[in-house]
Amino acid sequence: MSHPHPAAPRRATITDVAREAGTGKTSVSRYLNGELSVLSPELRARIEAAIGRLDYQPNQMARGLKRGRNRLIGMLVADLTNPYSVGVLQGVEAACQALGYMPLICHAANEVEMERRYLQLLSTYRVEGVIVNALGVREETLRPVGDGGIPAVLVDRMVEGLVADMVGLDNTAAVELATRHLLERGFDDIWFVVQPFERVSSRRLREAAFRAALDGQTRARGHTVVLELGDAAALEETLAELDRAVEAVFAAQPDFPATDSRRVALFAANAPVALCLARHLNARHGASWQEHVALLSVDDPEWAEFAGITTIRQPTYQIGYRAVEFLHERIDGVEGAARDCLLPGELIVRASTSR
Amino acid sequence: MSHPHPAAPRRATITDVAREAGTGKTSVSRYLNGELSVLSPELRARIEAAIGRLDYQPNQMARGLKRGRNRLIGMLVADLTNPYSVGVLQGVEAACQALGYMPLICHAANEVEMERRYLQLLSTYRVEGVIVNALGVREETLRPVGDGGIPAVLVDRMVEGLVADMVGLDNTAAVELATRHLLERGFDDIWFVVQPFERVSSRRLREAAFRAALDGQTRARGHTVVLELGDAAALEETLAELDRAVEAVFAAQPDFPATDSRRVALFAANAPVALCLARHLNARHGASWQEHVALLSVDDPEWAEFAGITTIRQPTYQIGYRAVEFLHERIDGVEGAARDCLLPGELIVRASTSR
DNA sequence: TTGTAAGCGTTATCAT
DNA sequence: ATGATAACGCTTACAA
Repeated sequence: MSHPHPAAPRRATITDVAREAGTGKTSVSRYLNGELSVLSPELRARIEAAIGRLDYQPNQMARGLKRGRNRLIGMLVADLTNPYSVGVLQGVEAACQALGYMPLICHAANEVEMERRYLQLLSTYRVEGVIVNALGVREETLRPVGDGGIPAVLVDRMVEGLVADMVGLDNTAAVELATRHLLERGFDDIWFVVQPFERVSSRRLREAAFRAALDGQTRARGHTVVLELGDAAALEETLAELDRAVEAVFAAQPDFPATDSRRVALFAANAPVALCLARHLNARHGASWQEHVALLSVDDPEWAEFAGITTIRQPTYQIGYRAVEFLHERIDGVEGAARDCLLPGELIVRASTSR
Repeated sequence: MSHPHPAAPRRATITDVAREAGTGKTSVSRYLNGELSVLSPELRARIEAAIGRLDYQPNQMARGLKRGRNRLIGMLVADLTNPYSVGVLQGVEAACQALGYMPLICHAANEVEMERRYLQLLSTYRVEGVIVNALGVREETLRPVGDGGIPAVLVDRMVEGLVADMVGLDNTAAVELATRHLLERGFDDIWFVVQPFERVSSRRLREAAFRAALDGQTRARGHTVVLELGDAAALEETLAELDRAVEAVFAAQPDFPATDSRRVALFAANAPVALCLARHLNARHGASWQEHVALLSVDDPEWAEFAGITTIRQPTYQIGYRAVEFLHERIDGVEGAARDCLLPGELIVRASTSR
């Protein structure tokens, strides 16, 4: 039986290569850093051969220590089960590749304590910058970051008291777009369903935009409902409230369940909320729940298409890509006021809001 | 306007702390490493104060360089959009936390070239081990890893020619369980739908188990269909083939669409396949597609519950956790033959396979 | 109990 | 064109 990991015969170092090539470390270092012009073709060939023979790979840690930079950036993700995060991540990865960074992905899994831990860890590993999809808003836990600390770029939401660039959806325009769509389609009872929003800027903006969009007209009525995904009891209660509202409208309609008599729409502020609502509606009304209520959501998770719900798709890839570009500039020493980059959402109309 | 990142005033080093505390670096180092017994309370207090005053954080890179280990492990994920991966990741993170490792998460996004790049990168950063959810099977791209290289643990699938521990689902038992369920429910035409499986061990095992499970009986007929998710034309063709098969059975049934007359079941080998099928069926038959065909899937993505499809849930968290434990042992120098850890799947029965 | 000095694997400085 | 040599920030003999 072979041993999967026999006593590893210590990796070759630059010194080994120098000896093997019969030269000094300096020349090898020059070779590694592409300063080919100052190397005789002959020596260059010897070094190349030695590297091949020893299977030498330069130690990035040592490089980083000496150079004072390691091309590492941190990416702190609040919740990887949210497809939004994965989308952003892909943009981040692409940009890192293009700009020569290595992203260290950290997943806080919705735990503030994790967020703190990872931020601390990234700091001790001397990452050159961080992209933060923050959980909460407590400035304290983000202290090592931003103004005066590690360069940082925020994604999706701002953090109170933290001066930093930020990239995200143009929430106001997106929600306006979606609400107009619902009004055009003739829904006259619209429930905006959102997680507690006081402390999360993106949610706050979406809710405000929803109310603002309804202010300009009188035909439809708008309501905001707060959904506590983490609290089973509160959740139950809120869903029951929504059910009552939906059914009250039905009671007033003689021709139920004709498709074009629907008048109630639920507007989910993000994918987790949409999933929760879809689950509930499906459990309560069966597969044909869409005959009872319309559902629209910010975020366009993979299941939205097959569930046939209308969504506002966020440009997640671009958000991630842009965030890295911002960060790159800051790392390069660009100074100046914090910048915001708001990218537009795209309305994807599906069966759930058609009549 | 404030500058988000003013010229950072160089982070404090251990030397700075030593000077500030009026002592030598050694004592500070001892303090940092918890060798409190050899420090006079008085000195200890001075160091503590100095650290606080300078907001000192030890540089992990330098530590790692000197110590020869940096507590970093790599986690190479083939596809983060697959909820399976996110599940595994959460187990990995928990175990890392418990065992004192910092996971570097790398996302190959289904690109072999990315996989190669990241593996190379992890190697140059001198991670102490890697957990690999490999994409393909080409031994070449995994060369720096495993036998003789960096300690490695495989997740979900093996890699031909690579001797390493591996953790994953007990595919044979899981598929057997699911197939028996379908047989018990009286389906007599079962289509196992899977991505190209020759080169991916987990898919191969699932397909083989499916055929084996049908071998023991004669009532139901089993078919294996290969779905090429990446190739639109081939995909179309395959879906059409499935449609014909499903409808041929219907044609032979006079009492369509009475629910309990269904006799065809689709068995998706994983979540991406299941999503593709659900999308297609929904587009073709509308929201009530479940009256036409049954659907069962390995993997239990978040949308499975609300779509009401029966699944085999993989113990993703445990898989990730166990993988880190294995790796930890190897890093600690445990030798011996490569081990396999096969964890059981759980059958979650939902509406899609009820009668 | 405390401190000095060597060295981890690089790169930068300065000679040659 | 090439190569000693001194850092980078830390740990660890080895002294004192």
